[in-house]
Amino acid sequence: MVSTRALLSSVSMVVPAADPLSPEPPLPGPWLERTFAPGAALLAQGDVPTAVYEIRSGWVLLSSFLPDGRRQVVDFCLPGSIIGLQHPPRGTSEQSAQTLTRVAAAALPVSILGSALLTNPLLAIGLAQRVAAGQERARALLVSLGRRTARERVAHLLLDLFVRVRLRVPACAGEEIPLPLTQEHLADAVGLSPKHVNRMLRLLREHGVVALHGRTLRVLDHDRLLDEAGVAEYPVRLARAG
Amino acid sequence: MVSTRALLSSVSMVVPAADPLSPEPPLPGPWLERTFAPGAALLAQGDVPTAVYEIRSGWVLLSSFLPDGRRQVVDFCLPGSIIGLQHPPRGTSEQSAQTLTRVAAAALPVSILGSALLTNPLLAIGLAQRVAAGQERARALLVSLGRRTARERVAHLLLDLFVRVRLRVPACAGEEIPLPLTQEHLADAVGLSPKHVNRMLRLLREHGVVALHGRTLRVLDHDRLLDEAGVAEYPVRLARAG
DNA sequence: CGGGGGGTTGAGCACGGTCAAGGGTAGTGG
DNA sequence: CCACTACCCTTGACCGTGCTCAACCCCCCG
Repeated sequence: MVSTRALLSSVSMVVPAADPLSPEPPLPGPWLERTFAPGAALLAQGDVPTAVYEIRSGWVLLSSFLPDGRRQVVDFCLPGSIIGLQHPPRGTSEQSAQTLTRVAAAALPVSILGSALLTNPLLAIGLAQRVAAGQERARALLVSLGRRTARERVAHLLLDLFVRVRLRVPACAGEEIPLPLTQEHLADAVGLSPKHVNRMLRLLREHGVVALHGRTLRVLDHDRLLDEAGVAEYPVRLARAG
Repeated sequence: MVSTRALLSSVSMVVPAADPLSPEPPLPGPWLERTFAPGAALLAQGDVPTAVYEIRSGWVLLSSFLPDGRRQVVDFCLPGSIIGLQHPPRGTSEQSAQTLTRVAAAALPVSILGSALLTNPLLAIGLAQRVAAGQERARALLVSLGRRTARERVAHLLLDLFVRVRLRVPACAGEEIPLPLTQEHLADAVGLSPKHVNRMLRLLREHGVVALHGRTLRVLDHDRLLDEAGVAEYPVRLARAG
């Protein structure tokens, strides 16, 4: 079994980090500190965001709803994540953001965002980097939903969350992390039914890979987890012509 | 049947555009013009990008490969899209980029990217916006892969591509657009097998929705297409507590 | 004329969804 | 302190969407 530290570096492809093993520094700019209770809505699908948030602590769930109520979780926002930066700039949001825990966030009203960006190049650069990180997470999840089996999907998501929490949440060490999610949240993230997620969790537990009890995730065997998640040395198959 | 112009505005949620009905202006900065033949590789998975590209004309396919060869297309890059902006900044790419047509692109070597960003705030802001647009596309695709049926997925992708080409490629008008893709490309984008994509295309054709012949896509009935894609007025179901 | 890449179609199967029922636990109020 | 309740987790049996395998066709290009 590899060590947690070795795991963190070996799977950097899963969670690209600007500065591995340390939280990202806050972005410069005239931010306002705010806090939210668990279950609070930072943003609703269809609304025009009034502020951009940088998460400082806690978990935020980003999800999209179809007209008939089907939900897809598109991101788990941890400290360092940016919420509310739209395209087009003053357009409506395609996602809802709700807190899963108590959350501390820095807010930048969109009314002053433009001038802040122009006067503070480091803010613009930092935002571009953070959004690029979010795009990377979305694309990694796309690979799972499109081309991995159910079992690989939940293994990969748990590995991803484990690594991200260990990187982003300072107080976390050891093989256990808190995971403030229900199985329904997980199901809506990996595109499965809650029942089937439950089955896959049981398999992973019975095979001694990971155990998810209460609201804590315990990694039992890092090697097995990497294997189950389908993370390996680089796929050297290059892009084919055509 | 709604008009194409009405379609373009009614589905702005599918393809967020900074300035609907007109191509995005080139970003400022010391860009170098380059061209690529069809099938060229701009970037290979696992490599460290040497330049950031802004696509000026043509199609570029962005895809990720699993170790066993499974492929997932994560973006179709059209004029205005940014390629090669990584997170972390000097890290390896998780995707391969290959051209599908002859492509004109503007290149900015990463060696001068940092100074260009610092001296040109509009470049940094523009990059952040373009990356945000790419993130939005990735998240929209996530919703399809996670929560739509096979038929909805291909209808939604065809609608999305139709609208994006009409917005981004100036020479395109009418109900037909060129689509330089094989059914295998479509399959790798929507997470289905090529055979099943073929079946769904047949259904959509038989129902008079869209027809894909040769390398051109023809929209037969815009209303039906919106309906099949599961695009509707806003899902007013708000985020639930917890 | 031959070859190859892509498109088309059908038959059978399996992965994952649906339906149904039960159990554990934490919070709440009597 | 002890129901009561609501939420979440768990498990099993059955079913359907979408995958696999196999064959054939068509068109373009050599």
